Amino acid sequence: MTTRLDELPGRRCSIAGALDVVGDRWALLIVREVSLGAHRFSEILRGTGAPRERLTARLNALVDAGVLERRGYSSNPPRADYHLTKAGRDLLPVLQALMQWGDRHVADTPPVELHHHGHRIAASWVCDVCGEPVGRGTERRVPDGSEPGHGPVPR
Amino acid sequence: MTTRLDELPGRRCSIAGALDVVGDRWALLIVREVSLGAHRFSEILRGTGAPRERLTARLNALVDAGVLERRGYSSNPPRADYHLTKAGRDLLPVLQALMQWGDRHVADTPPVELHHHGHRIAASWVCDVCGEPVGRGTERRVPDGSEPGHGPVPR
DNA sequence: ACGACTCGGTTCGATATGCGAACCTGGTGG
DNA sequence: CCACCAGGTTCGCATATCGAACCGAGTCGT
Repeated sequence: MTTRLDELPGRRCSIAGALDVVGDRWALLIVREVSLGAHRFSEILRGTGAPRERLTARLNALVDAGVLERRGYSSNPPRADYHLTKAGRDLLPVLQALMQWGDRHVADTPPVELHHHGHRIAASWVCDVCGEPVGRGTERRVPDGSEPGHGPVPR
Repeated sequence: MTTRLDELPGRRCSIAGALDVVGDRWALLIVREVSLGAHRFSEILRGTGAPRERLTARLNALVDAGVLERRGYSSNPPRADYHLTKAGRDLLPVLQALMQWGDRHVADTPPVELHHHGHRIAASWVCDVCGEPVGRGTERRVPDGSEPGHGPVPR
């Protein structure tokens, strides 16, 4: 990990925990690249534009965190490539969410369009229980009694 | 913005664009705090644990980026508070995705449970067109002809 | 009307992090 | 034998980030 967020003050939660692992500047770009099929160091290097030393550090950190798996595909010349683990694949919704937000709110082009069954994916976040879309303000925070000044989720 | 990601090499896309705005260490924690009802500087300060100077910088950047809106609620003593804009609210799915990932893959407790209609939200990412869950490997990247070594989405 | 306190910052010097460029190791192809 | 590639590591510099201290405007208690 680049930083000891867990030793910092501030509200701890799974969001902070997740950001501890992938909140760094390159981590999610690396995951993007790997998910797009760039498995070798040099491919990821090109795709992200990260400096080499940063990249090795982040790759190692992501392997340690269980997001990537390092597979040797040649023992000598010692060569390895990187693949998403289950945890890494579980990050794809995060990427998707970011991509959707970027599409909507920053002027930039998506790297690729994700399709399945012949149509472009237009995804939304839906509650498994009732099928209702999430993030539209129908949520309520269940009071946990701590931290003054926090009410229910606004808007 | 803290960094000029757009002047960097590497594949440009909406993910990179989004990370440009909220890829910083504090940005999403700030959005989390504001979405939980912390609107004043000192509340956000406590909730995130960010250093004061970082916090002012990030708040200004997020206001500039259109994620937060700064509202003066008292002209003298000049006091302001921060609220999510539409763009800011559109970030909630990103937070939700991160939270779900953190819940599953890092040992930490969620800050609050999000409920609606009396049950805990268990959300998944679903394609609007066909209703099929996204992120399970059924996606295909539509070839864009660039960047060697990139095939379809693996797994 | 005086001192203590709050809010929202800014300033400061020390440290951590990130950076590009050069170098290294181990192997291949000509 | 030489050039070249992949995958790093090392180096020195430049910037970002840090905590702590300070500040100015306003308010509250006495």
